[in-house]
Amino acid sequence: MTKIDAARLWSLNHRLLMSVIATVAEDVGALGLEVKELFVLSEVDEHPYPAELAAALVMPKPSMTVYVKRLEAAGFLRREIDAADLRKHRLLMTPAGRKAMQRGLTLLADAFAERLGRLSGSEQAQLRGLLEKLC
Amino acid sequence: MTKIDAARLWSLNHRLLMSVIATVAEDVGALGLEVKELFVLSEVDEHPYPAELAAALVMPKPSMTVYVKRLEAAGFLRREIDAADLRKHRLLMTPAGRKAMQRGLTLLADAFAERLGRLSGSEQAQLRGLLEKLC
DNA sequence: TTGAACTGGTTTAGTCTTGAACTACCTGGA
DNA sequence: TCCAGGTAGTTCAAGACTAAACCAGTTCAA
Repeated sequence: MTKIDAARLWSLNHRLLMSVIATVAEDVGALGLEVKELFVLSEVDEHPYPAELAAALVMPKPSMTVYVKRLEAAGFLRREIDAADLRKHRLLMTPAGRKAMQRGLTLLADAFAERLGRLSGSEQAQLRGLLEKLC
Repeated sequence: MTKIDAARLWSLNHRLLMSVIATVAEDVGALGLEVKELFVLSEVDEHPYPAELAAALVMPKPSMTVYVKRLEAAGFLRREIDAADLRKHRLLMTPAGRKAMQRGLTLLADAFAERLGRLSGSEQAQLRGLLEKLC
C-alpha cells in the first residue's frame, strides 16, 4: 500500500464517520444529548474521572469540564469528591443517564449498521478485529 | 453483531481517527495548513466548487467559505468565476497548493501507516476493501 | 515539617465554527 | 419578457471550543 493510498483510506474512513454523526445528530439531540456528550457518557463507566476521560476521548480538559457540567445539569451524571484524592471528581452515571446513553448508542449503532449492512456477517467480524488491532 | 457492538466499533474507529489527527496536527501546521484545510485541498480536483466540496466533506457552506478564503490567501488555491454559471466559483489548485497537499497527505499517511503497521499486508488489504464498501 | 514540582479540574479570554439571513444569479413556466 | 422559486456563495451574530493561566490538593526528598 503506498502512502497516498493510506491517506485515501484514512479519508474514506473519516468521511464515513462524519456522515454517520450528521445522520444521528438530530435524533440524539431529542434525547437531550449532543453527540459528543453521548461519547463522553459512554466512557464514564470505564474512565470515571474527567482527566482520564479527556485523555481517552482525545479532547482537551476544559472541554471535558463543559461536557461534564452539562451532563450533570441534565441529570445524566452525578459527581462526588474522591475520598482518596480530594482533587478528583468521581463521575457516576444516573439511571436517566444510563437510559439516555443506551438509547443514544442504539441510534448511533442503527445508523452505522445501515452502512455495515453493506457487509456480510463475516466481513463485519473482520472489520471489528482489524479496528481493535489498530486501537 | 448486536447494536451495542456496532456502537463500540464505531467508537473505536472514531478514536483512531481523532488520535491520528492529533498526531499530525503540528507537522501539517508547519506546511501552512490546518488539517481540515488539507482535507479540503485534497478534494479540490474531484469537487472543484465550494458547495460541492462542502457536501462531499460533510461540512457547512460557511465553513467552506472560510477554508477557501484561507487557502486562497495562502496561495494554495485560485478561484475564478465559472463562465457558464456566474454564481459559481471554480477552484484551481496552484503548484504550491499541490505540493503542500502532497506533503500533508504523506504526513497523514505516515501517521496512519504507523497504526496500520500493526496489521499484516493482507489485513491492510482487507481493511481497505471493507472501508471502500462502506463509503 | 517544609516546600518544590506535579496532577486534577476550573476559569478566562480569544479563536473557530456554523445557522440564519442575505445578495447575486439561474431556470422554467405564464 | 417577466417573475416565482431555486441554487451558489457570503456575511454576521451567536454559540462552541480550547490554550494559557490559575487554584487546590498531593507527593516526595531533604
